[in-house]
Amino acid sequence: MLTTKPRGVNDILPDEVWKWHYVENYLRDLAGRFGFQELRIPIFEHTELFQRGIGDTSDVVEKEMYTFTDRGDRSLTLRPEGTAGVARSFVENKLYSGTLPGKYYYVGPMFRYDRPQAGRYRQFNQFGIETIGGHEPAIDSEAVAFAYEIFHGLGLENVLVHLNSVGCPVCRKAYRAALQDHLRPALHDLCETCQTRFDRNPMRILDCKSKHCHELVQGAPSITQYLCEDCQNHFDQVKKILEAMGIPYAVDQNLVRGLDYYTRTAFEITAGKEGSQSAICGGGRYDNLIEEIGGPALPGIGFALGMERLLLTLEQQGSQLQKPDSCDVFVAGLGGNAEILTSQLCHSLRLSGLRVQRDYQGKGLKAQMKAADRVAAKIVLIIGDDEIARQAVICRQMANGEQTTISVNDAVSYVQQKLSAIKVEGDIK
RNA sequence: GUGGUUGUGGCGAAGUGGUUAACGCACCGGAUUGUGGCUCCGGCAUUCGGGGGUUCAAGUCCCCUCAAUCACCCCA
Repeated sequence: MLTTKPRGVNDILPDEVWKWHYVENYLRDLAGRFGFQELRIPIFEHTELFQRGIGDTSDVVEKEMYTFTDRGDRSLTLRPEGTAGVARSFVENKLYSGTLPGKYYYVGPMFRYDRPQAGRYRQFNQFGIETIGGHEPAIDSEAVAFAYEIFHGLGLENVLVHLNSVGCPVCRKAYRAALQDHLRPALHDLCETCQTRFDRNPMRILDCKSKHCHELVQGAPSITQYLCEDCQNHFDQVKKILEAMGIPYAVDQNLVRGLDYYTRTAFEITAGKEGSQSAICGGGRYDNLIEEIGGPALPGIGFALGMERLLLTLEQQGSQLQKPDSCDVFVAGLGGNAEILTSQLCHSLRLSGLRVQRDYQGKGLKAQMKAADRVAAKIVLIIGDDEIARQAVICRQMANGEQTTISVNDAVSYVQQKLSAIKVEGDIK
């Protein structure tokens, strides 16, 4: 072949796409229940939005963006995440002039130039929510509860909520200094990346996966000890509400999120197996982002989950999603004489709202029956020379082999009747 | 970006330098001349991810390249 798909992208084939539909519908329904509305944002934005919004010390901005220049010499970037775009849209469309907080969700592809692995792709899909314009702890708790319910409601096991507060600029300044003091004696023992993090963003060292750094970080002061009074009260209230709602969580003082805009509440959700791709959802509060990109000083909070990782986890945990039926009626025409009637009948049945399939290659009846069986058709209509002569069709009910000959004119209404009878039987069972 | 493993029909998978590249599933056809799921029979890769090299001879050895996967990293 001429060429293959670029590295790190995927085709989602018909055999699998129904799972995506299932999960997407589930998420949209849940979003509606929690009071979120869809906001569709562009797939690319001006590069500076991500540089300023996400923060140019983050790895995502530093080395993972798909940035290109368009024909008008503008620097554009394929969105690596959704929050910056939603924030931009919120400000640009002056959504702050409506009822606050605004509650939005989005679903769609994101792009990061990473080295691909299972559950990590260069084009991947996220579902995410943002609540903008409210600082109340109940908003944080609601976001965490929503995220938890997504996985809990799908029947996943070992769903863990890791919760932390990363403080506000006020308390973070004090904490940052204390952390640097603690780590300074061991500075040259840290891994290379962490040495550069020491000045730029020492809190990221807490999150380092290198064993050695992990050990050095043990006994380091924790942000929780340095939270200012406001942040502490906020965090306490968030936890209190979560407990009241029955949402299980574990405070993880080493949890630091990789995007620079996070403040106060930060959380991640893992499910099932340990490993590098165990985090299926992450989010937190970003009280300065809206102002940072030139909007009013409004706080926000949100999370995003990786659709591929969610599907992968469902698979690993053996969840049986119900594959929807794809065919109500199969029309089997025999021989060239049946062609016209077959086409007419298929069309009428389809206009009446039924899902109809047929053969186009003049296969024998046996082969067509096999095909009907494969697509799980509930009814097969058979049209041969005998039937054409009598302007009739045979209606066969696949489940029990029952057959009736009916006139062509009655075919559509007869089939509909039969199908609803089959459906009622199924419902009773 | 670093390191490891892998790459044979649509899928899974044998093949330890020497003739026509096993087998299973799927698919197509027949037994059953107009009736699915079971059974039996038959068909289905001029070629082993791609390119180059060594050799009388390469799916098998060497080099390069692409891709998948795992760990690191990062994050969803």
